Amino acid sequence: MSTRYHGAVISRLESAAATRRSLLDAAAGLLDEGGPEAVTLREVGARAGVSRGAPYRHFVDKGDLLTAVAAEAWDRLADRAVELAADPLTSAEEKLRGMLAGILAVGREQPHLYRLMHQAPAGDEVLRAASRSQGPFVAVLGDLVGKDQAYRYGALLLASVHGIIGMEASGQLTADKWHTDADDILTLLTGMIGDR
Amino acid sequence: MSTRYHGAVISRLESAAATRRSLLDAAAGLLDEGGPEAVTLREVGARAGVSRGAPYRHFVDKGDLLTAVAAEAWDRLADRAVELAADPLTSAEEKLRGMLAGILAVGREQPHLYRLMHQAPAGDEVLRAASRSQGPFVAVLGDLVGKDQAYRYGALLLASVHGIIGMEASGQLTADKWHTDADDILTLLTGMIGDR
DNA sequence: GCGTTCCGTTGACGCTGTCATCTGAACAGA
DNA sequence: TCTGTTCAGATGACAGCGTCAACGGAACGC
Repeated sequence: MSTRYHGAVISRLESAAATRRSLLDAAAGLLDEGGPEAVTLREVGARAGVSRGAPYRHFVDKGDLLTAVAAEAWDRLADRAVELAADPLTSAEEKLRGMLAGILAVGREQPHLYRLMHQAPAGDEVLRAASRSQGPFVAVLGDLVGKDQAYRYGALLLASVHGIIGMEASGQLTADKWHTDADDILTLLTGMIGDR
Repeated sequence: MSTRYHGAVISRLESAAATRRSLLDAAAGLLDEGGPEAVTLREVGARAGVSRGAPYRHFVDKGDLLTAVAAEAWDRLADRAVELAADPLTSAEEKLRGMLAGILAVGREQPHLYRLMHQAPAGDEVLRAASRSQGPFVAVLGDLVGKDQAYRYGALLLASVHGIIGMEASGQLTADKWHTDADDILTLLTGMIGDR
């Protein structure tokens, strides 16, 4: 006799994978809804339908679980970048805007997840997932500013977007203080780059 | 009979202020040395020479204590900016470089403190201290790009520096991946601004 | 059918932030 | 000088946390 999961009869291996999936989803959900301090292993277990000790069968500790959540988020972003770069119908400018918009969206709609993704120091798992989006990103920039300058401008753009999100999240980048906003700053910067 | 502090006889009011000072220094020191998880109220109290409950006579809770630490750090940065802006001997470019270097120094030498300073959402105390450096910063930029564009370029520069520090701290901005570094990116950006 | 593997549960431990309570010294006023 | 008040600080207690050791049981290979 095998175990049941969502009504389906599955093997032990599949059951363990399903539990791991549930734990990741539970942790990500709690992070989104209540911030880092809402993510307790007890609550993660409860939401995933298991006990407080179950996570230790899939992750070495709480930090390892959170690292996996961050790595998955980076992977989604990388998937989007790869997909965008491969689309033959969109122009290089549109591809670049789409990639930056993807990062901005995470920062605004899932600020706690975004912070987790940039927590220092990032583990190998996270760094590898984050690096996967670099290829398409630099390639698109190469079409715009030339291959030899693509890395410099790519790092500048990425850092700027990251900084804008951070200042926005902490309440330091407000329209009444700076007479500008995130989109205006990015337009200014991309315009400066386009002039090259 | 009055209390003694560092060998000097002082009033009760002075004693309380000295304790508050010690608590802030202890918290900042623990944060620098061991990161956020090293800052426990018990350890803060011990290092300040008081008990674990003493902080509650000066701060409403642990978060309030950390907020005060962050506000003091912002105040030091603002002091430096004001001082730099008032110096008649340095050029506008040197003033700008000095201000940016001050931010970069905190991010590199006290990364945990830097993260705390940008923790969301920033309280009023922090936002006020952070805003105090905005005046001199925008004024210097006004000398370089014109008053009407100072805010836009100021926000862009600040966001970029913030992003560079964040990516550097999380290990994402490395020379072997991007064929560039923080100083090169900032040179590129300030060069682009200078061309206006 | 049997022994092994391994996912999940449970009790326990130390550590944390926080609160209620208590103590004692510095103060204001007579 | 005596007295009552104020308040910084100490301490016991509590719930919640991450983590681990021990245990149970179902799925597996043979």
